[in-house]
Amino acid sequence: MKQVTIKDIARAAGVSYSTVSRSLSGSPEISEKTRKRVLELCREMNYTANTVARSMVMKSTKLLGLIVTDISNPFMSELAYYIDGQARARGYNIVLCNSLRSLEQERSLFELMISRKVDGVILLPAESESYNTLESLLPRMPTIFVGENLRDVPESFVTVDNYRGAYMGVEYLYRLGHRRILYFGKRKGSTTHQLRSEGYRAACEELGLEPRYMNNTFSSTSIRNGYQLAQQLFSQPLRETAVFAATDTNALGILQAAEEKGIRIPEDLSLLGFDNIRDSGLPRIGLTTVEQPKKLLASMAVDSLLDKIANDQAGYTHRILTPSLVERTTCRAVSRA
Amino acid sequence: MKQVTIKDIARAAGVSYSTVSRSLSGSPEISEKTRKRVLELCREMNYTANTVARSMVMKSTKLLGLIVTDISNPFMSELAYYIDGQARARGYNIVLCNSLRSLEQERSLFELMISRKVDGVILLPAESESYNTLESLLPRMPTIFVGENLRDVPESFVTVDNYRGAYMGVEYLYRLGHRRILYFGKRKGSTTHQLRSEGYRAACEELGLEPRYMNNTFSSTSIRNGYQLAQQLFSQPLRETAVFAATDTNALGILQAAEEKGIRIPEDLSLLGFDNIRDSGLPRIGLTTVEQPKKLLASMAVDSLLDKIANDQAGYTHRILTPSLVERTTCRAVSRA
DNA sequence: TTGAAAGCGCTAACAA
DNA sequence: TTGTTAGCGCTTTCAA
Repeated sequence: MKQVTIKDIARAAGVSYSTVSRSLSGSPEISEKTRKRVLELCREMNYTANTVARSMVMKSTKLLGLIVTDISNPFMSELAYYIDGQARARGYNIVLCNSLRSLEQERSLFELMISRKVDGVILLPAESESYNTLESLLPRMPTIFVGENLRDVPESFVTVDNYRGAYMGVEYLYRLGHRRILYFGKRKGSTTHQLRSEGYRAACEELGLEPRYMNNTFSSTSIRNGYQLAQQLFSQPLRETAVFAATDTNALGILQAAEEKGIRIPEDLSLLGFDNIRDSGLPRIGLTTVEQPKKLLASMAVDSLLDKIANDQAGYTHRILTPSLVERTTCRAVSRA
Repeated sequence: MKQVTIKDIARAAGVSYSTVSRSLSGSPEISEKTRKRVLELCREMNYTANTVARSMVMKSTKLLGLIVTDISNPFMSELAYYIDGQARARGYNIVLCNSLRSLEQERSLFELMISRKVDGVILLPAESESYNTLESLLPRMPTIFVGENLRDVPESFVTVDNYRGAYMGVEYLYRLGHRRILYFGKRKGSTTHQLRSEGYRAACEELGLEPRYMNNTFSSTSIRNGYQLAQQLFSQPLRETAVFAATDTNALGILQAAEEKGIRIPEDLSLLGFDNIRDSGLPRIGLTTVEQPKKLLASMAVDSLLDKIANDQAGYTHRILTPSLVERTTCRAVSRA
């Protein structure tokens, strides 16, 4: 696997190797004749440019770090799909890592990215503490946070408007006639969760409803712990006619527990999720939910980051996207008896 | 974002920069005193090694290319999760790309990987033709194919035993009392599909059943086209008591069409899938299916590839893993009336 | 135990 | 239009 280099080509063509470099880079200051001959030779000899060497002198790897907590999570893999698409369109490739929701791991990955000299990193943070853990490293690497609202922090992020999404969700259920709505799965340590629950509370106040919470006491959000929580919930008679789940994964857990309990959704209970992960659109599930615009999130993340890289001195930007409601089959109108 | 280099450290420490390099690399030929002082200084000055420069001289980037058709596909994202884990444990990072199931795109990504000087690539091929498209590039990059059985081709791959899995599936249904089993969703252009359908046919012959196929006429396999196919299937009375779907995604499409038609699964019809994607274990879905051991697939892919990289001259290896059956709720025993 | 120097493959400033 | 040369940050011989 001996590598053909620019020097081999130069020797074969009988020119200096800067001439080869110029031919390759499409520089104008070279005769068409030489260029053609050199390019021809490159093809014949199977020359492939060495990006590493180029990175070295250009001081740019054309690589973007993407740190997610878990790529097997459907929300993240969908986002990753779009991020890769957008990055490639802009001439970049992605170095993917999983932080496993560990702050320690996340920090060590971030250092790795610095060491690898990626041009920037897109971070789906392990938790709301992530900013603090990484703060000292941030000046050394252009970074954009995705999906987690950092509020008043001087670093770029792009996220959906979680407050507004939750507000919209409550309004929607209200319009269907629901007057008792449980908020399910609020978890500590996540600004996203915090904002969603604030949106829920505000809407309840506005509409004259009494808020009630069932909090997630686990350290992460998953189908499994949604299921466990829901079992608890269903162990007593339920006063509410609708449940608003903090995330779709939690809603999926509720679905399972309800099925086992013989509680029919939406006949006996309406269920609303948040995120619109792909699973939610699956047959037999058909979860009605507040959608995060994943494709937009992805392209904004990439574009913001590239902007930041280009304008070194720039500050930071906060972009908050508007969510929308996706109606499927888990919510129904109730008559006000 | 000025980078602190080995030279800055050397200057500060009043030593030559090879001494710094030696301290960092844990070389034995250096006094403990100097090493300590240098390391201390590195910490103070926030030194981070430049991996790109190191790659240049070491002729190894410690990067593995991972080319998938679509990372948002649950089977692939799960695989990617395990691949990243195993790669990292072995000191490597992953460069992720999506080929979008296009041979052209796939080839251009492969060339990109060569140019980026990744140490090897793990390929989830776009289709069975992939080997042919890439053949001329393969000698230039250690590669392992994952998930697609290349049969008699002189290149490494790791895959599940698709023939055997299908055979097992038929046996399972037979044991439940089914005598009429439809094979659903066989698609042209995929060796995987070919082998599965051969396994199905062999089992039918062995057990004295009459094979019947409903082929997938689309160019890919998805929930959507499984759904469309199933609509066709259900437009006429069905003779079979069980359907064996070529993939879980197809099975999910069937589930949807059945629901809309009022066909109950498993009461009216048993349904068996293949792959065990995560969606299949979701509440209300509970698809019984033939499982591909994804974690094992992943670690074998990484290990085989690293072996290949280490022993440059080596030939190729074919590893075929045994699938297993995951019983959930979509198949039921039928009494033989 | 340490330093000097070459070189990895490339780009770009400067000279011719 | 082309060639010469320095240098990107590092590792590693070879010499001291």
